Amino acid sequence: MGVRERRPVTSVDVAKRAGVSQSAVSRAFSRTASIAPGTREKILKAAAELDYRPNRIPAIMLSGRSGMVGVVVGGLSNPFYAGALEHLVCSLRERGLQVLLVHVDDALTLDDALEQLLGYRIDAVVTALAIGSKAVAKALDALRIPVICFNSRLTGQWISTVSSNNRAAGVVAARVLRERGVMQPVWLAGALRNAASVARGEGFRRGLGAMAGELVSLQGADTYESGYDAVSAMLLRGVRPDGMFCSNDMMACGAIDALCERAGLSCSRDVMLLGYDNIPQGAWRAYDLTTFDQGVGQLVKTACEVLANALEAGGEPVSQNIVIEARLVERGSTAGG
Amino acid sequence: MGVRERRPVTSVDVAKRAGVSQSAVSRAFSRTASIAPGTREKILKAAAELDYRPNRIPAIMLSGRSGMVGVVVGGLSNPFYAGALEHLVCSLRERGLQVLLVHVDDALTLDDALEQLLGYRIDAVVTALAIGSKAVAKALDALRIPVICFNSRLTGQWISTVSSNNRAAGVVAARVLRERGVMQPVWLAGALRNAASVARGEGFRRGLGAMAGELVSLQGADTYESGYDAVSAMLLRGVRPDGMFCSNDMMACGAIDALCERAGLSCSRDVMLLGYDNIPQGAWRAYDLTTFDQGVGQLVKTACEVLANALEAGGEPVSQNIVIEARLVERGSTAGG
DNA sequence: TTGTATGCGTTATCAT
DNA sequence: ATGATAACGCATACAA
Repeated sequence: MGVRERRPVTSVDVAKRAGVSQSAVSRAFSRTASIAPGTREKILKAAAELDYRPNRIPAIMLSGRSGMVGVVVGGLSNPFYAGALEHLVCSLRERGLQVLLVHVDDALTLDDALEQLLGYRIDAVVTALAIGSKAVAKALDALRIPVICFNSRLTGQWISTVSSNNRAAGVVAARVLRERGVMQPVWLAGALRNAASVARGEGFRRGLGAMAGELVSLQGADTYESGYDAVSAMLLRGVRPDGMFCSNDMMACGAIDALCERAGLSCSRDVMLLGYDNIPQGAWRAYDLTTFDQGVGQLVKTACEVLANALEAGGEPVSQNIVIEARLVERGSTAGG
Repeated sequence: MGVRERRPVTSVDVAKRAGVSQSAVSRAFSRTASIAPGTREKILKAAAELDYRPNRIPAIMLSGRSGMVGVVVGGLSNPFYAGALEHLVCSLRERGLQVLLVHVDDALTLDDALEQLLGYRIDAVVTALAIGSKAVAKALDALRIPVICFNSRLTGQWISTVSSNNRAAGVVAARVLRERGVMQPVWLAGALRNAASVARGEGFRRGLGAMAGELVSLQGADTYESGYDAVSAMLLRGVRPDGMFCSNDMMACGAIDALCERAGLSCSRDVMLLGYDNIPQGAWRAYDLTTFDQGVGQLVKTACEVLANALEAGGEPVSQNIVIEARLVERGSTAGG
């Protein structure tokens, strides 16, 4: 006698036990179909006894819609993205959508991953990739399903974006520093192809106005270490800032530690410093970081609404671009003194 | 004329274009089936022209296996779990498995989520839930598919676990503190139902030996804030520790900040302090935290091997329990002086 | 090697 | 309200 593979319970099994037709079972589990309460009761009882669970796979074949959304993430090591993912998963589930998660390092992995996801007939893609290129946009647009991007400049007829107003926040950061008498401002940029970082830097420079001539720009790469290293190098060059805007909180924490350890400079006694994202670690006492809150909750909620719109468009491409204002969260790193 | 829903390209479309049968197309995309190279060539060309992508859904119906693994996460706000998830997603994908992600707050959500995942005929479940109860174990075991848990004590004939040696690490932590002349040790526990935390505490107490009588135990909840609050309260009670072991790094960071801010105590000048998990933030200069590294890479790799075994068992329950030694990472918080 | 035919477990349509 | 039946797109056993 060979191994007996345990065959999952099907609607036919339930039908047999309840003494009804298979279609009756289907109707018993359907919201829309009409069925006599008694029959329904009987069927649910039989289903419970057999531990029957409706199989969604055939429904996918018939409808062509899987109820699954491909979610493509890059750096989960940034708590901002980890938090956003957590929110996203919950919000999508509330709308009856499942998350098929993919992690991507480079464009190569992306193509590969999308290929696989398409095999599962995902209904849409949501990406929180910080970095976007033309090639990525093209690959995503070619899927011919709705794509929602966070804080990205990707464009395409199937691509929608939900972003915080990065440029405006940059202007606000500059105003804060100017108002408090900063003389030597520094901008710590994120990765070169991070569109959000570029916009934040543009706003900052614009907001500085006449003072932009004094601006020192550092190149980071969105990580704590890159912030620490960039600031350390700057200090070695003899630059002594009294105000800084960092493209994200991770780099801001690195900057704070470098300022303190390498030059004994403290935020905010000596340097006014702002970050972006409002990650939990920024609120930790050791950093007490002033930052911009993108409102993850609202960002995700909006993305889900855009997604729902796109899914209801019935196969026609939808492209929306929504901008949300970031909120300044003032903490000790700009308290002055 | 109504909206024309764009029907995805099927193997029949490709067959028509290539002038072959539908089964030939299926074979052209199969690793195992035999097909003439020329025919294969012709079919792949037609497929490329039509932008055909094999649909995996029907194969799921036939085989009963979806190639999808349900991954259940709790606190992604803990960077340790975020990092583990990132590793897990990559490792599973290398084995051709997709990740269906679910976030769970409580047992209620869990039941609900598992219900939904089962509808997609997931092949297995991987959980990184810090907190497990009998009810959770029962719900998972009832799925009748392989379940892999990290750092958990859940048991069941379908449940396997991969854990670091929490108890042994606790003993090591105690030895470190004893060797360096600590007189007033403190244990900061994680959430009550966190099995890993309980084991770490047991090991610590045992490792303290005769000194266990002096031990002060604090109750935390796995978060930075809970660590900060617990230590603050302790300081108010007049306890002045010179050595601490915290059940995880998040709480350790909170503890360090509270020690400094509320009592001017510094790690390691005044207090020797150890955490657990080796999250990136522990290495940040402001904390410089001595901790235990669970080896996320190896933990995840092992979990995937266990998973692969279980999947190959062909419907028979598999239950393995694997323990991996954690590695002490010494940094400034135990440097002394 | 290749084509034909069958079945996977549902939902939707139709007739009763 | 209910039952019979046809799809959905692919993989496979079988026939050629």
